[in-house]
Amino acid sequence: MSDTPKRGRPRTLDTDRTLDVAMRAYWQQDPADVSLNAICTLAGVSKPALYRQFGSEDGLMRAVLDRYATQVLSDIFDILSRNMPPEETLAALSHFASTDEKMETGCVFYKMRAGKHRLGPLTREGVEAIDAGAVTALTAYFKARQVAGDWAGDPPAATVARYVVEQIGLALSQRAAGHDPDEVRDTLTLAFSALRRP
Amino acid sequence: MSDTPKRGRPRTLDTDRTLDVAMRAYWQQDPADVSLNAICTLAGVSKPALYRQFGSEDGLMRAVLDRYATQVLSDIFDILSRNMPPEETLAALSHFASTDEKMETGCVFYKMRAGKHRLGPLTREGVEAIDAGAVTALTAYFKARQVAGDWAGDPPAATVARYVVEQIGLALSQRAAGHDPDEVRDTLTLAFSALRRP
DNA sequence: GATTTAACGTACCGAGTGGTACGAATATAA
DNA sequence: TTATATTCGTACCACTCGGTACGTTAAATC
Repeated sequence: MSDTPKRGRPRTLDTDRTLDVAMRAYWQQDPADVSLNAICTLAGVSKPALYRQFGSEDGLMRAVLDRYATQVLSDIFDILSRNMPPEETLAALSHFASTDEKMETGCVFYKMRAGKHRLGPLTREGVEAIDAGAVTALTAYFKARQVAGDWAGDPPAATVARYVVEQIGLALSQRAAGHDPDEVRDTLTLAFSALRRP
Repeated sequence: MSDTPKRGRPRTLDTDRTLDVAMRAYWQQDPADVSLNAICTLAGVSKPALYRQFGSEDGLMRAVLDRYATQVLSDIFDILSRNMPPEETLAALSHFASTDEKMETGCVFYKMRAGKHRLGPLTREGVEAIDAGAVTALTAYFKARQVAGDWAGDPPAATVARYVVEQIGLALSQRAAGHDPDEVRDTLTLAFSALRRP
Protein backbone atom coordinates (compact mmCIF):
# COMPACT_ATOMS: atom_id res chain seq x y z
CA MET A 1 0.00 0.00 0.00
CA SER A 2 2.62 2.54 1.06
CA ASP A 3 6.00 2.46 -0.70
CA THR A 4 9.10 2.82 1.44
CA PRO A 5 11.40 5.07 -0.62
CA LYS A 6 15.14 4.52 -0.49
CA ARG A 7 16.07 8.17 -0.12
CA GLY A 8 14.73 11.14 1.75
CA ARG A 9 13.85 11.82 5.35
CA PRO A 10 12.40 8.73 7.03
CA ARG A 11 8.79 9.02 8.09
CA THR A 12 8.00 9.33 11.75
CA LEU A 13 4.23 9.04 11.43
CA ASP A 14 2.86 5.87 13.01
CA THR A 15 0.15 4.82 10.57
CA ASP A 16 -1.30 2.08 12.74
CA ARG A 17 -1.56 4.27 15.81
CA THR A 18 -3.12 7.08 13.80
CA LEU A 19 -5.73 4.75 12.33
CA ASP A 20 -6.47 3.38 15.78
CA VAL A 21 -7.01 6.85 17.18
CA ALA A 22 -9.23 7.82 14.24
CA MET A 23 -11.21 4.57 14.50
CA ARG A 24 -11.83 5.06 18.19
CA ALA A 25 -12.98 8.63 17.55
CA TYR A 26 -15.31 7.60 14.72
CA TRP A 27 -16.59 4.78 16.89
CA GLN A 28 -17.26 6.73 20.04
CA GLN A 29 -18.79 9.72 18.30
CA ASP A 30 -20.32 9.94 14.83
CA PRO A 31 -17.88 9.99 11.91
CA ALA A 32 -19.64 13.12 10.63
CA ASP A 33 -18.91 14.89 13.92
CA VAL A 34 -15.19 14.14 14.03
CA SER A 35 -13.07 16.68 12.15
CA LEU A 36 -9.61 16.13 10.74
CA ASN A 37 -8.32 18.77 13.11
CA ALA A 38 -9.69 16.79 16.04
CA ILE A 39 -8.03 13.60 14.84
CA CYS A 40 -4.74 15.42 14.35
CA THR A 41 -4.89 16.73 17.90
CA LEU A 42 -5.90 13.37 19.36
CA ALA A 43 -3.18 11.51 17.48
CA GLY A 44 -0.53 14.18 17.95
CA VAL A 45 0.00 14.39 14.20
CA SER A 46 0.19 17.36 11.85
CA LYS A 47 -2.45 17.84 9.22
CA PRO A 48 -0.07 17.68 6.25
CA ALA A 49 1.25 14.39 7.65
CA LEU A 50 -2.28 12.96 7.48
CA TYR A 51 -2.70 14.16 3.92
CA ARG A 52 0.66 12.74 2.91
CA GLN A 53 -0.43 9.32 4.16
CA PHE A 54 -4.12 9.19 3.25
CA GLY A 55 -4.58 11.82 0.55
CA SER A 56 -7.82 13.26 1.90
CA GLU A 57 -10.38 12.92 4.65
CA ASP A 58 -12.15 10.46 2.40
CA GLY A 59 -8.95 8.40 2.15
CA LEU A 60 -8.54 8.36 5.90
CA MET A 61 -12.13 7.30 6.52
CA ARG A 62 -11.82 4.55 3.96
CA ALA A 63 -8.60 3.32 5.58
CA VAL A 64 -10.31 3.35 8.97
CA LEU A 65 -13.32 1.50 7.57
CA ASP A 66 -11.12 -1.20 6.02
CA ARG A 67 -9.29 -1.62 9.31
CA TYR A 68 -12.59 -1.77 11.18
CA ALA A 69 -13.89 -4.40 8.80
CA THR A 70 -10.97 -6.74 9.37
CA GLN A 71 -10.68 -6.09 13.10
CA VAL A 72 -14.33 -5.97 14.15
CA LEU A 73 -16.83 -6.89 11.46
CA SER A 74 -15.01 -10.13 10.78
CA ASP A 75 -16.56 -11.39 14.03
CA ILE A 76 -20.00 -11.21 12.43
CA PHE A 77 -18.95 -13.07 9.33
CA ASP A 78 -17.29 -15.65 11.56
CA ILE A 79 -20.62 -16.29 13.25
CA LEU A 80 -22.17 -17.07 9.88
CA SER A 81 -19.32 -19.27 8.70
CA ARG A 82 -19.80 -21.53 11.70
CA ASN A 83 -22.94 -22.67 9.95
CA MET A 84 -24.94 -23.30 13.08
CA PRO A 85 -28.73 -23.68 13.05
CA PRO A 86 -30.64 -20.38 12.60
CA GLU A 87 -31.81 -20.35 16.22
CA GLU A 88 -28.25 -20.20 17.50
CA THR A 89 -26.91 -17.97 14.74
CA LEU A 90 -29.61 -15.38 15.29
CA ALA A 91 -29.02 -15.56 19.03
CA ALA A 92 -25.31 -14.95 18.50
CA LEU A 93 -25.98 -12.02 16.18
CA SER A 94 -28.49 -10.63 18.63
CA HIS A 95 -26.03 -10.87 21.48
CA PHE A 96 -23.32 -9.22 19.45
CA ALA A 97 -25.49 -6.27 18.48
CA SER A 98 -27.41 -5.69 21.68
CA THR A 99 -25.17 -6.83 24.51
CA ASP A 100 -21.52 -7.01 23.48
CA GLU A 101 -19.64 -4.28 25.34
CA LYS A 102 -17.51 -3.66 22.27
CA MET A 103 -20.57 -2.28 20.50
CA GLU A 104 -21.67 -0.09 23.38
CA THR A 105 -21.35 3.08 21.32
CA GLY A 106 -22.66 1.55 18.13
CA CYS A 107 -20.84 0.51 14.99
CA VAL A 108 -18.54 2.51 12.73
CA PHE A 109 -19.91 0.83 9.62
CA TYR A 110 -23.56 1.46 10.41
CA LYS A 111 -22.80 5.02 11.50
CA MET A 112 -21.13 5.70 8.18
CA ARG A 113 -23.97 4.00 6.34
CA ALA A 114 -26.52 6.15 8.15
CA GLY A 115 -24.76 9.28 6.88
CA LYS A 116 -23.95 7.80 3.50
CA HIS A 117 -24.80 10.96 1.57
CA ARG A 118 -22.12 12.84 3.49
CA LEU A 119 -19.34 10.42 2.58
CA GLY A 120 -16.65 10.82 -0.04
CA PRO A 121 -16.53 8.37 -2.96
CA LEU A 122 -13.90 6.05 -1.47
CA THR A 123 -15.63 5.61 1.86
CA ARG A 124 -19.03 5.33 0.21
CA GLU A 125 -17.68 2.59 -2.02
CA GLY A 126 -16.32 0.74 1.01
CA VAL A 127 -19.61 1.04 2.87
CA GLU A 128 -21.58 -0.27 -0.09
CA ALA A 129 -19.17 -3.16 -0.52
CA ILE A 130 -19.53 -4.19 3.12
CA ASP A 131 -23.30 -3.82 2.95
CA ALA A 132 -23.52 -5.96 -0.17
CA GLY A 133 -21.09 -8.46 1.33
CA ALA A 134 -23.20 -8.83 4.45
CA VAL A 135 -26.36 -9.42 2.44
CA THR A 136 -24.56 -11.92 0.24
CA ALA A 137 -23.12 -13.82 3.20
CA LEU A 138 -26.46 -13.94 4.98
CA THR A 139 -28.28 -15.02 1.84
CA ALA A 140 -25.78 -17.83 1.33
CA TYR A 141 -26.16 -18.85 4.98
CA PHE A 142 -29.94 -19.11 4.84
CA LYS A 143 -29.85 -20.96 1.56
CA ALA A 144 -27.39 -23.41 3.09
CA ARG A 145 -29.66 -23.92 6.11
CA GLN A 146 -32.56 -24.47 3.77
CA VAL A 147 -30.62 -27.26 2.11
CA ALA A 148 -29.69 -28.57 5.55
CA GLY A 149 -33.38 -28.72 6.31
CA ASP A 150 -33.71 -26.45 9.33
CA TRP A 151 -34.98 -23.45 7.43
CA ALA A 152 -38.07 -22.94 5.27
CA GLY A 153 -37.97 -20.89 2.12
CA ASP A 154 -41.09 -18.87 2.78
CA PRO A 155 -39.61 -15.41 2.99
CA PRO A 156 -36.91 -15.70 0.30
CA ALA A 157 -33.37 -15.91 1.64
CA ALA A 158 -32.49 -12.55 0.10
CA THR A 159 -35.41 -10.84 1.84
CA VAL A 160 -34.51 -12.37 5.18
CA ALA A 161 -30.88 -11.38 4.68
CA ARG A 162 -31.77 -7.71 4.11
CA TYR A 163 -34.13 -7.88 7.06
CA VAL A 164 -31.43 -9.17 9.37
CA VAL A 165 -28.93 -6.55 8.18
CA GLU A 166 -31.43 -3.78 8.82
CA GLN A 167 -32.51 -5.06 12.23
CA ILE A 168 -28.92 -5.33 13.39
CA GLY A 169 -28.37 -1.81 12.13
CA LEU A 170 -31.39 -0.61 14.06
CA ALA A 171 -30.14 -2.26 17.24
CA LEU A 172 -26.68 -0.74 16.87
CA SER A 173 -28.16 2.68 16.19
CA GLN A 174 -30.17 2.39 19.36
CA ARG A 175 -27.07 1.49 21.33
CA ALA A 176 -25.23 4.46 19.85
CA ALA A 177 -28.15 6.64 20.91
CA GLY A 178 -27.74 5.39 24.47
CA HIS A 179 -30.83 3.20 24.75
CA ASP A 180 -30.95 0.65 27.53
CA PRO A 181 -29.32 -2.59 26.30
CA ASP A 182 -32.22 -4.60 27.69
CA GLU A 183 -34.64 -2.60 25.57
CA VAL A 184 -32.41 -3.05 22.53
CA ARG A 185 -32.33 -6.79 23.12
CA ASP A 186 -36.11 -6.90 23.50
CA THR A 187 -36.60 -5.10 20.22
CA LEU A 188 -34.14 -7.31 18.36
CA THR A 189 -35.54 -10.50 19.88
CA LEU A 190 -39.02 -9.48 18.83
CA ALA A 191 -37.79 -8.65 15.34
CA PHE A 192 -36.02 -12.00 14.96
CA SER A 193 -39.03 -13.87 16.32
CA ALA A 194 -40.70 -13.07 13.01
CA LEU A 195 -38.22 -15.48 11.42
CA ARG A 196 -39.34 -18.47 13.45
CA ARG A 197 -41.77 -20.82 11.79
CA PRO A 198 -45.36 -19.79 12.51
CA MET B 1 -47.16 33.47 20.03
CA SER B 2 -46.03 36.64 18.27
CA ASP B 3 -47.23 39.99 19.64
CA THR B 4 -48.36 42.61 17.15
CA PRO B 5 -46.94 45.86 18.53
CA LYS B 6 -48.92 49.09 18.08
CA ARG B 7 -45.96 51.20 17.02
CA GLY B 8 -42.95 50.76 14.80
CA ARG B 9 -42.42 49.60 11.25
CA PRO B 10 -44.86 46.80 10.32
CA ARG B 11 -43.30 43.45 9.62
CA THR B 12 -43.20 42.16 6.08
CA LEU B 13 -41.88 38.68 6.87
CA ASP B 14 -44.38 35.94 6.08
CA THR B 15 -43.92 33.51 8.97
CA ASP B 16 -46.08 30.74 7.51
CA ARG B 17 -44.38 30.80 4.16
CA THR B 18 -40.95 30.84 5.78
CA LEU B 19 -41.82 27.84 7.94
CA ASP B 20 -43.19 26.01 4.92
CA VAL B 21 -40.00 26.59 2.97
CA ALA B 22 -37.85 25.48 5.91
CA MET B 23 -40.02 22.41 6.49
CA ARG B 24 -39.78 21.37 2.87
CA ALA B 25 -36.00 21.80 2.97
CA TYR B 26 -35.63 19.80 6.19
CA TRP B 27 -37.93 17.17 4.75
CA GLN B 28 -36.28 16.75 1.38
CA GLN B 29 -32.74 16.81 2.71
CA ASP B 30 -31.49 16.13 6.22
CA PRO B 31 -32.05 18.92 8.78
CA ALA B 32 -28.36 18.74 9.63
CA ASP B 33 -27.48 19.47 6.02
CA VAL B 34 -29.66 22.55 5.62
CA SER B 35 -28.01 25.79 6.72
CA LEU B 36 -29.73 28.96 7.80
CA ASN B 37 -28.19 30.74 4.83
CA ALA B 38 -29.78 28.19 2.52
CA ILE B 39 -33.19 28.68 4.11
CA CYS B 40 -32.84 32.45 3.86
CA THR B 41 -32.03 32.18 0.17
CA LEU B 42 -34.86 29.71 -0.51
CA ALA B 43 -37.41 31.79 1.37
CA GLY B 44 -36.12 35.14 0.10
CA VAL B 45 -35.69 36.37 3.66
CA SER B 46 -32.80 38.11 5.37
CA LYS B 47 -30.95 36.39 8.15
CA PRO B 48 -31.68 39.02 10.81
CA ALA B 49 -35.37 38.70 9.92
CA LEU B 50 -35.20 34.99 10.75
CA TYR B 51 -33.50 35.72 14.04
CA ARG B 52 -36.02 38.40 14.93
CA GLN B 53 -38.82 35.86 14.46
CA PHE B 54 -37.32 32.64 15.79
CA GLY B 55 -34.40 33.71 17.97
CA SER B 56 -31.95 31.09 16.75
CA GLU B 57 -31.56 28.14 14.44
CA ASP B 58 -32.78 26.00 17.30
CA GLY B 59 -35.91 28.16 17.56
CA LEU B 60 -36.59 27.84 13.86
CA MET B 61 -36.18 24.07 13.87
CA ARG B 62 -38.46 23.76 16.84
CA ALA B 63 -41.08 25.91 15.13
CA VAL B 64 -40.78 23.75 12.01
CA LEU B 65 -41.06 20.59 14.08
CA ASP B 66 -44.21 21.82 15.83
CA ARG B 67 -45.74 22.71 12.48
CA TYR B 68 -44.77 19.33 11.07
CA ALA B 69 -46.33 17.58 14.05
CA THR B 70 -49.70 19.23 13.58
CA GLN B 71 -49.70 19.06 9.79
CA VAL B 72 -48.23 15.61 9.17
CA LEU B 73 -47.72 13.48 12.25
CA SER B 74 -51.30 14.02 13.31
CA ASP B 75 -52.22 11.55 10.56
CA ILE B 76 -50.47 8.79 12.48
CA PHE B 77 -52.19 9.60 15.74
CA ASP B 78 -55.47 9.71 13.85
CA ILE B 79 -54.92 6.13 12.71
CA LEU B 80 -54.58 5.05 16.33
CA SER B 81 -57.57 7.00 17.55
CA ARG B 82 -59.79 5.18 15.09
CA ASN B 83 -59.33 2.21 17.40
CA MET B 84 -59.48 -0.43 14.69
CA PRO B 85 -58.27 -3.99 15.24
CA PRO B 86 -54.45 -4.40 15.28
CA GLU B 87 -54.40 -6.10 11.90
CA GLU B 88 -55.86 -3.05 10.20
CA THR B 89 -54.06 -0.49 12.31
CA LEU B 90 -50.68 -2.04 11.61
CA ALA B 91 -51.55 -2.27 7.92
CA ALA B 92 -52.43 1.43 7.89
CA LEU B 93 -49.22 2.36 9.69
CA SER B 94 -47.24 0.16 7.33
CA HIS B 95 -48.82 1.78 4.31
CA PHE B 96 -48.18 5.25 5.66
CA ALA B 97 -44.50 4.58 6.31
CA SER B 98 -43.60 2.47 3.31
CA THR B 99 -45.89 3.55 0.48
CA ASP B 100 -47.41 7.00 1.09
CA GLU B 101 -45.93 9.39 -1.45
CA LYS B 102 -45.86 12.12 1.16
CA MET B 103 -43.14 10.20 3.01
CA GLU B 104 -41.07 9.52 -0.08
CA THR B 105 -38.07 11.39 1.31
CA GLY B 106 -38.54 10.19 4.87
CA CYS B 107 -39.83 12.03 7.89
CA VAL B 108 -38.67 15.29 9.46
CA PHE B 109 -39.25 13.97 12.97
CA TYR B 110 -37.29 10.77 12.51
CA LYS B 111 -34.52 12.61 10.70
CA MET B 112 -34.18 14.98 13.61
CA ARG B 113 -34.33 12.11 16.05
CA ALA B 114 -31.57 10.28 14.19
CA GLY B 115 -29.29 13.29 14.63
CA LYS B 116 -30.54 14.09 18.12
CA HIS B 117 -27.11 14.88 19.50
CA ARG B 118 -26.72 17.67 16.96
CA LEU B 119 -29.93 19.46 17.98
CA GLY B 120 -30.34 22.51 20.13
CA PRO B 121 -32.22 22.22 23.43
CA LEU B 122 -35.57 23.44 22.11
CA THR B 123 -35.69 21.10 19.15
CA ARG B 124 -34.36 18.21 21.21
CA GLU B 125 -37.11 18.80 23.73
CA GLY B 126 -39.70 18.77 20.96
CA VAL B 127 -38.33 15.56 19.48
CA GLU B 128 -38.35 13.82 22.83
CA ALA B 129 -41.89 14.98 23.51
CA ILE B 130 -43.13 13.60 20.20
CA ASP B 131 -41.25 10.34 20.74
CA ALA B 132 -42.71 9.91 24.20
CA GLY B 133 -46.15 10.87 22.93
CA ALA B 134 -46.01 8.25 20.21
CA VAL B 135 -45.02 5.52 22.65
CA THR B 136 -47.74 6.61 25.04
CA ALA B 137 -50.40 6.64 22.35
CA LEU B 138 -49.38 3.25 21.02
CA THR B 139 -49.23 1.77 24.50
CA ALA B 140 -52.72 3.06 25.21
CA TYR B 141 -53.94 1.67 21.91
CA PHE B 142 -52.63 -1.85 22.54
CA LYS B 143 -53.94 -1.88 26.08
CA ALA B 144 -57.34 -0.86 24.75
CA ARG B 145 -57.24 -3.64 22.17
CA GLN B 146 -56.28 -6.07 24.90
CA VAL B 147 -59.38 -5.06 26.81
CA ALA B 148 -61.38 -5.36 23.59
CA GLY B 149 -60.11 -8.92 23.32
CA ASP B 150 -58.31 -8.89 19.98
CA TRP B 151 -54.84 -8.54 21.41
CA ALA B 152 -52.85 -10.75 23.79
CA GLY B 153 -50.65 -9.31 26.50
CA ASP B 154 -47.64 -11.48 25.83
CA PRO B 155 -45.14 -8.87 24.82
CA PRO B 156 -46.17 -6.02 27.16
CA ALA B 157 -47.96 -3.13 25.47
CA ALA B 158 -45.07 -0.78 26.25
CA THR B 159 -42.56 -3.10 24.57
CA VAL B 160 -44.71 -3.47 21.50
CA ALA B 161 -45.23 0.28 21.37
CA ARG B 162 -41.48 0.98 21.35
CA TYR B 163 -41.04 -1.77 18.79
CA VAL B 164 -43.58 -0.24 16.45
CA VAL B 165 -42.08 3.24 16.83
CA GLU B 166 -38.62 1.92 15.98
CA GLN B 167 -39.78 -0.18 13.02
CA ILE B 168 -41.63 2.76 11.51
CA GLY B 169 -38.49 4.83 12.01
CA LEU B 170 -36.43 2.19 10.26
CA ALA B 171 -38.81 2.13 7.32
CA LEU B 172 -38.81 5.91 6.99
CA SER B 173 -35.02 5.99 7.20
CA GLN B 174 -34.87 3.47 4.39
CA ARG B 175 -37.18 5.58 2.27
CA ALA B 176 -35.06 8.66 2.95
CA ALA B 177 -32.03 6.64 1.85
CA GLY B 178 -33.75 5.89 -1.43
CA HIS B 179 -34.54 2.20 -0.93
CA ASP B 180 -37.12 0.60 -3.15
CA PRO B 181 -40.57 1.06 -1.54
CA ASP B 182 -41.39 -2.59 -2.16
CA GLU B 183 -38.34 -3.62 -0.19
CA VAL B 184 -39.27 -1.22 2.60
CA ARG B 185 -42.75 -2.68 2.70
CA ASP B 186 -41.37 -6.22 2.81
CA THR B 187 -39.13 -5.38 5.75
CA LEU B 188 -41.90 -3.65 7.65
CA THR B 189 -44.40 -6.41 6.94
CA LEU B 190 -41.96 -8.99 8.19
CA ALA B 191 -41.26 -6.91 11.30
CA PHE B 192 -44.97 -6.52 12.08
CA SER B 193 -45.60 -10.20 11.45
CA ALA B 194 -43.79 -10.80 14.75
CA LEU B 195 -46.80 -9.19 16.44
CA ARG B 196 -49.30 -11.70 15.11
CA ARG B 197 -50.27 -14.49 17.44
CA PRO B 198 -47.99 -17.51 16.88
C1' DG C 1 31.21 17.57 1.21
C1' DA C 2 27.69 18.38 -2.35
C1' DT C 3 23.45 16.90 -4.39
C1' DT C 4 19.15 14.72 -4.50
C1' DT C 5 15.01 13.02 -2.47
C1' DA C 6 11.32 12.94 0.61
C1' DA C 7 8.86 13.75 5.15
C1' DC C 8 8.53 17.32 8.59
C1' DG C 9 5.20 20.99 10.50
C1' DT C 10 3.99 26.19 10.83
C1' DA C 11 1.25 29.18 9.03
C1' DC C 12 -1.70 30.11 5.84
C1' DC C 13 -6.05 29.84 2.24
C1' DG C 14 -10.93 30.23 0.76
C1' DA C 15 -15.38 28.76 1.77
C1' DG C 16 -19.09 28.24 4.83
C1' DT C 17 -21.19 28.36 9.48
C1' DG C 18 -24.34 30.58 13.16
C1' DG C 19 -24.99 35.01 14.75
C1' DT C 20 -25.04 40.41 15.16
C1' DA C 21 -24.06 45.79 14.82
C1' DC C 22 -26.06 49.38 12.95
C1' DG C 23 -27.98 52.88 10.02
C1' DA C 24 -32.08 53.40 6.98
C1' DA C 25 -37.04 52.93 6.65
C1' DT C 26 -41.79 53.07 8.38
C1' DA C 27 -45.28 52.99 11.39
C1' DT C 28 -47.87 55.28 15.75
C1' DA C 29 -48.12 58.71 19.65
C1' DA C 30 -47.24 63.21 21.62
C1' DT D 1 -43.58 68.27 13.49
C1' DT D 2 -41.15 65.75 16.48
C1' DA D 3 -40.19 61.81 19.33
C1' DT D 4 -40.60 56.97 19.96
C1' DA D 5 -40.88 52.25 18.68
C1' DT D 6 -40.10 48.57 15.76
C1' DT D 7 -38.59 46.03 11.38
C1' DC D 8 -35.78 46.28 7.52
C1' DG D 9 -31.38 44.28 5.34
C1' DT D 10 -26.26 45.16 4.24
C1' DA D 11 -22.20 44.16 5.82
C1' DC D 12 -19.79 42.43 9.02
C1' DC D 13 -18.01 39.20 13.20
C1' DA D 14 -15.40 35.07 15.07
C1' DC D 15 -15.00 30.44 14.28
C1' DT D 16 -14.39 25.93 12.07
C1' DC D 17 -13.90 23.30 8.17
C1' DG D 18 -10.95 20.59 4.56
C1' DG D 19 -6.87 21.46 2.25
C1' DT D 20 -2.05 23.39 0.90
C1' DA D 21 2.48 26.49 0.10
C1' DC D 22 6.73 26.41 1.56
C1' DG D 23 10.88 26.69 4.18
C1' DT D 24 13.31 23.21 7.14
C1' DT D 25 15.27 18.76 8.38
C1' DA D 26 17.08 14.20 7.68
C1' DA D 27 18.23 10.46 5.15
C1' DA D 28 20.67 8.07 0.69
C1' DT D 29 23.60 8.82 -3.38
C1' DC D 30 27.32 10.87 -5.81
